[in-house]
This record gives sequence, C-alpha cells and structure tokens, in this order.
Amino acid sequence: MTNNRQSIKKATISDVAKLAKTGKTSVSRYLNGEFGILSATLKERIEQAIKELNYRPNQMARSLKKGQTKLIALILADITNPYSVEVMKGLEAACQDNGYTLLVCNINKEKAKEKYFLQLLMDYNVDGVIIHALRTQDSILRDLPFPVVLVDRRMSDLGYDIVGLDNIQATTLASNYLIDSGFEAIIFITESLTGVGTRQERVNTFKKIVKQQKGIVGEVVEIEDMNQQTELLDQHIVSFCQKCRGMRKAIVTVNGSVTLHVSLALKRLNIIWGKDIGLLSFDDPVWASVAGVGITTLRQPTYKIGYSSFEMLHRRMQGDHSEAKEYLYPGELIIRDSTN
Amino acid sequence: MTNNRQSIKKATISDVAKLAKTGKTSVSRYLNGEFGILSATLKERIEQAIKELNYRPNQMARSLKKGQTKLIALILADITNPYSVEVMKGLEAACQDNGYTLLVCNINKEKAKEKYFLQLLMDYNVDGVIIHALRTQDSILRDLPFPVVLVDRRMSDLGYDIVGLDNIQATTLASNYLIDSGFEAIIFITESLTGVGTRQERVNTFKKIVKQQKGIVGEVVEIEDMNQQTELLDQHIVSFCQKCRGMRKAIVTVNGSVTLHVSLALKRLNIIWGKDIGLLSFDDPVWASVAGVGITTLRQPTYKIGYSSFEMLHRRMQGDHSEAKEYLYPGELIIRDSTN
DNA sequence: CTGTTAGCGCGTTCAA
DNA sequence: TTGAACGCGCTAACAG
Repeated sequence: MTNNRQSIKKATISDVAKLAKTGKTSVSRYLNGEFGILSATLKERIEQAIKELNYRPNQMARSLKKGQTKLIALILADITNPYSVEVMKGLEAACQDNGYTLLVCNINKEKAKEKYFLQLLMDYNVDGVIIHALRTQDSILRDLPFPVVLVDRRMSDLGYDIVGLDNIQATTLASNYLIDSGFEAIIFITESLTGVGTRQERVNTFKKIVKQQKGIVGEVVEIEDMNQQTELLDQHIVSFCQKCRGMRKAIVTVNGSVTLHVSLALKRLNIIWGKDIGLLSFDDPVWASVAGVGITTLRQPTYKIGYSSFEMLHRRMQGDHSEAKEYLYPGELIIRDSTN
Repeated sequence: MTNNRQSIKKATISDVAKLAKTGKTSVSRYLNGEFGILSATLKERIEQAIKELNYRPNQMARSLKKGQTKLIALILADITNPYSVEVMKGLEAACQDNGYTLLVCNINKEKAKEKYFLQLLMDYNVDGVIIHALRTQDSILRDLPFPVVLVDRRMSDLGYDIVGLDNIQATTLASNYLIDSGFEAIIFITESLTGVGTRQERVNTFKKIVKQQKGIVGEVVEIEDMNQQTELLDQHIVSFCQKCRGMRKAIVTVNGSVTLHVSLALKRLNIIWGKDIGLLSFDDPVWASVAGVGITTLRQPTYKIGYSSFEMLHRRMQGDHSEAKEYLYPGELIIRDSTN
C-alpha cells in the first residue's frame, strides 16, 4: 500500500456553487450563517451539495481575505517544564472553547529563537500571542502587530497585560508556614535572577519576611546554571548546614526544576528531607509525593492561569484598548512530610 | 499605555515593487532566491526597499498560492506525558532545521478531539501530520489529504510509516536483566491494552520470555483506568506478594505514568522498592533517581524518535510513494538501586 | 533580464 | 433574495 495520496482534491466553494446551481456568494453566506437572506430551497440545495462533496472551507483563503487567522500562539521558554505544560492545557481548552487553534512555540532556552518565532508569527498573521518566560529586551517586542499577554511578569513594562501567580501572597504563605512550623534557619535556593521577575519577587518577599522575624536566619543562594554547577550547589547546602548546626533547618526552592536539582544534591550528600532538613518547593511536580517522604509544595492554579490568559487576549483581539491589567491568582500550600 | 496597536500596517509585495520602481514579479523572484535572473542593480534596489519598509512576505498568501503551508502537525494523546514531550522536542528541532513550523494538537485523551483536530488540520492545509497515540478507528484516517507518520504503532495497519521503540528488543533486555539479577517472580503492570499496540507488544514479549524460563513466575495485570482504580491496583500488588512469598519479587511497569501510580501504591502499602521488591520502569522519568532509592528504567531514544519521524514525513511530503516502512530504535537500560 | 497577467479560495461590495 | 465582479498578497506562465 502506498502512502501520500494527494490525489484526493478538495472541493472549493465554486464546486459547491456549481453543484447547487447558484453563485459563490450564496454559499459564502450559508457558510457564515447568514440564513436570514437565504430562501429555504436554496439553503437546502447548498446543504446537500456541501455534504455530497464533503466540502470544508479553506482556512488559508479565509484568513487571507478576512485578515484574521483564528490562530493564536504560545511562546514558552522550555516545554520540558511541567508548569508550562499545565498552563498550556488551560490555554488550549480556552482556545477550543472559542474556536481558536493554538500554535506552540518552544524557545528551548535558546535566545536566538525568541526573535525567530516572533517573526514567524508575524509572517503567519496570528491573531494574538501569549508569552511565557521570554527574556529578550529586543526592540522587536515593542509595536508588535498583534495583542500580547504575558504569563508571569518577566520583563520591564511594555504595557502588556499580565497573568500569573500572586508571588507576594504565595511567598508569604510559604515562609510563614515554615516559621510557624518551628524552622529557624531557612535557605532559599534559586536559579538565575537576571531578567526573571517572578523569581525576583519571590526572593524579595522571602527576604523581607525573614528580616521581620527575630531569631530566624534567612539566606538566599542564586546559582546561574543548575545543570553545570552541581558542586557549587552541594557546597552551599553543606556550608548552610554547618553554619546553622543545632537549628531546625529548611530549604525553599524557587521552582520545580530547582527542586529536582536540590533533591539530587541532598541524595548525594546523604541528607534526608523530612528528617535532617525541611524542604518546600514552589510548583507542585507530579513526583512530589513519591520523592522520599514526600515534598511540601506551593501549588499554582496553572490551569486557571492558562485559561484566563486567553480571556485577556481575547478581549484585546476584539478591540479593547484600555489600560494594561494584571491578574494575579493565589497559590495553595500542599503539605507533605518534608516539613513536619 | 494602551495595548493592541494594529495600527502598524504591514507592507505588501506591491509596496516593495513600487518603492523599488519595478514589478511584483521581480520582487517575488528576489524573495525566492532566483538571483540568476536579476540584474545586480535591480537586486540592490529591491534589497533596499525591503529593508526600508521592513517587509516580510505574508505566509498565508504564499500558502494559498503554492498549495503548501510549511506547517506540520503533531497530534498526541496527552501532553502531560513527558515521553511525548521529549519526542516533541526532537521533532521541533527537525522542523526548524528544515523551515517548517510545528502545530501541536493535544487530544487530551478525549476521543472526540481526534476527529476535531484532523478536520482542523485539513482546513488549514498542513503539509503533513505526525500522529502519536491515536486510537480512533474512524474511517477518516484512511485517505487523508496529507502524508502521515505514526510514532509508536497504535492501530491496525493503515499503510503509514512507523517510528518508535523496538519493543521486542527493549522488553527482552529488561526481562533478561531481571532474571539474571535473580528475580524469581515478576509482575508486569499495564494500563488498558485495547488498541494500544505498543503496550501489547511489551506484554506479549514479556510473557514469551518468562514462559521460556523454568522456575520463573510471570504475571500480567491490566488495569483500565489507573486514576480511578487505585484499590484494585493495591489488591493486585498485595496478592502477588502473598502468592510469591519467599521468592525474590519484582514489578515491571509499562510506562512512566504507570510507574508513578505504582510508586504511590507501594508507598501506601509501605512496601519499599529496592528492599522488599524490585522495580523496573519503561520510560525514564526525570524523577526516577529521586524516588526512594532510585528506579531502574528502560530509556527510549525519544529525541531521535521525534527527529526521525520528521525525516520520514519529509520524504513523503516530497513525493516518495514507496512502501510504508518501520523504523525501530533500541532502548537502553538505566540501572539504579530499585533492582539491586 | 523584466513586467504584465491570471489565478489560488474566499468574502464583500454593488447592482439586479 | 440573488449573483457578478473585484481584490486579499502572492507566484507562475507568458510575453517582451
């Protein structure tokens, strides 16, 4: 059997018109639901012809004509990140609910691709774009020909709408929980902070809270590249443990990826979370409950974030030119045995 | 500051032609790299005009005219599955290397969406489609207007190319490893087998190997819905342990998702892998090394699978009508402490 | 080497 | 109520 049978030519609107013995215009009207101006019999004939030819309108032609493609795009830094995938699922649902198709663009952490995709999306005339975790400061980000919504604040203000976690609320919740649970020394471990507003907010809030509490030791460690600098990570953990000997210690990780790296480090160092040290993670990876005794996490309403980012975009696509807004959702603490 | 400034009208090929004082044809030739037929001065003028207007060709118009969109699509059952995401990354890289854009369609395990997406892709005239884990037996799958490549064999033979893991090699490798390591009773746990060729192949190979070995107890458990039937899973594990009391026991899980469920079950039952029972998982989830003592896995060459699925598709898109082929890649055993 | 012309499939005047 | 004709932005056939 042979593959690739382009032989099946698709019927066009003209074919339908011919078969229904009418003009393309009426068919077009039928397609667009303007039934008020169609006689019952014509409508019937067209219906019949469409079914017979198995006709489906060509979206490309339609897009060209109407100037809107019903395509929207999601640009994300790293599709390996489960958080991003969750957001994507919410977004996807919203798209389908509204007749839009989602184009997923994975930057894959390669800076060059940011521009590449933005250009591409302009070339394809997408109706709108949702950007998650973009870092470029390129001027291309100004005056884009389509509306943009940002998931998580990541760059200097460009006047775009923002949807994301309420980092202040979430960090406060997590920090206070640890303190109330009797932890006396807390180290906050993060990846590169440059250009990533989300992480900055978490770090800053953490610092502020710790400072307000007397007798609590708070420390922040920033490691540029977790994949490369494993020894550095190990060293920081070790020296933290030594410095705070005798105190109840805990680690907070800024996101799921860091949590994985820290878990690996603790295994290497033979430090057991839930027993030798506390552990609390932003994001709620699926494996959080099977990793050792389980890891306490701060879960984000990812699905909702994805879904409502579409809603904001949709408003813009329909011509809403009002001031840029921020929609921040609260996080939820999922308590497991790493912090008991 | 206001968002959504569609005000910036994009320049068209006519604008460029006018500014360069020439016809659209020459501009088009320039765009398509046919420099052999362009005088140096004209080329120069066009180049200048394009830069000045910041012109970029409209892909929609181009697609309409040429009948090819440079769009290909990936249809997958569940984007939450890390295996699928890995495949996607390979595919994505291949697309970019060849100037194609990838459309990701997530079925999300909702059967109705399979047809929906296939229709959609026809409407958008994509050049080709890669299908991962589709289950429909709908006639729509025959005579599609674009070439198709299947990742993992999942349905009755439709004459499409197939790329995936060599399940026989992989299962043999895994099973023999367990037997050689001294395990005497092995239970193979899988999700629903109906319509999923990949899982069937793994199960069948497992059965065959176990039967050949004297003194080895082999058992297969199929659980339809892992999310709903957690008690059932627990029961099966418990009864297996009772039945095979005194023997060295191991569990094999058919994929990463099942591994997660089984890990959770073992935690509930307070059975410790690597000590009370062996555990070996198809797929290699990122968390395999932080779950308890670590989980031995059978890693698939996911990236390569994704990349080469594009290559096969590409050949078809260029008109190769030869017989459908199968490309199967071997798996690799990653040994951790769950099977020592 | 270059420009004019005719569509690709569809939506939208405008006149009947 | 209906349909003919034009054009969206681009490429290709055909003349020059």
